[in-house]
Amino acid sequence: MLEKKTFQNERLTYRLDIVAQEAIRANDAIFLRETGCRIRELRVLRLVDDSPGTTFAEILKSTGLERSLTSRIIQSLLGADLIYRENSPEDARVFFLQTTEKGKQVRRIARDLSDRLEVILTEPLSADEMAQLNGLLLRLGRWVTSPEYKESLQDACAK
Amino acid sequence: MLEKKTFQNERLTYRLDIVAQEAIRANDAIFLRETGCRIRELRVLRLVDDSPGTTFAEILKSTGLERSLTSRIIQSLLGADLIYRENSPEDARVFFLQTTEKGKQVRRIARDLSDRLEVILTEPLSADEMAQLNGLLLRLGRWVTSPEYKESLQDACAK
DNA sequence: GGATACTAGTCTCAATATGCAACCATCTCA
DNA sequence: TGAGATGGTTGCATATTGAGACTAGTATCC
Repeated sequence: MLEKKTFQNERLTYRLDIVAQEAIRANDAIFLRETGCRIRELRVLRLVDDSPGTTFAEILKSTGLERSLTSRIIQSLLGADLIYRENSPEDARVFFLQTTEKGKQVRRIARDLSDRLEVILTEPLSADEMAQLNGLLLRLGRWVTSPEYKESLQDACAK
Repeated sequence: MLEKKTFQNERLTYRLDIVAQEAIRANDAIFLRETGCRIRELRVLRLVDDSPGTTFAEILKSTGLERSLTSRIIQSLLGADLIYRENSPEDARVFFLQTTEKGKQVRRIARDLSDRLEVILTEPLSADEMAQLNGLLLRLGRWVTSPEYKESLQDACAK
């Protein structure tokens, strides 16, 4: 689990991997313990809480997760009584999602926890550096999720 | 798969996750196609190539992977004829690992590919920004793999 | 009033990944 | 010689995941 090596001369992806892996794995376990939910579930919970009445299809779209996975996450939130659903009057296939009281509460807990964890994670960085990092990651994030990026990858390998 | 949302006001961990996830997933598939190996296997291959005669135990230590996983990776590299082993004359439990010619070749291919992929990944960043990012990630990487980090997490949740 | 095609959402199944722990072989040291 | 450590492998049980079949409801078109 521990990386002894300096990874001084490593690749960006490698460093990213280390940080993401380590931070997320640790956080996920903590969230699970404190809220009973995994990070991904909390993310969907937040989505529902932010746009009450949202639907499966919308969540699918905005998270970019797989259909079956999304379905399972929603099932799990339903099962934990964090959200509930009501049928759409117009379309019986569709249901609208809302957070329960318990769901709202868990969401708050998760947010506080998330705040605290983020502070810990960024302890070695100054506010300025933190802003820099956020900006850089934001741009990289946009880039790697863009179709142009995928295209560039194709090209690089085709040749 | 695609993230439509801006993730403007998201957490650092989330951004990290997006970038790492996306970049690594994409790269891994490409490495597999071009070299027949996953990134992790290539990493071990590189270790072996860099310190010929290294052992299972050393690799275990420097990668920080699980014993069984490490064993399987080595098996797989052996099976693909990228490395070979010879028994230690001093200790019959130990074997020394070396890269085969094919292994060296694959390593070179992987390095070139890795170079190209990194260029693509960092396309939106200037050289300066790239250096910044690397520095920041390096420090974060050290931090999140340190025992102090884990300790801080414990503390934060205990209270 | 079908027939057809489409969408929303669920579920099953099979593949893969992963960690744990038992295990064998060998070595060390007393 | 025996107890315990070390090197390395393997079996097993479990979690994760995506693909695609499937149900149910809707829309369209004749």
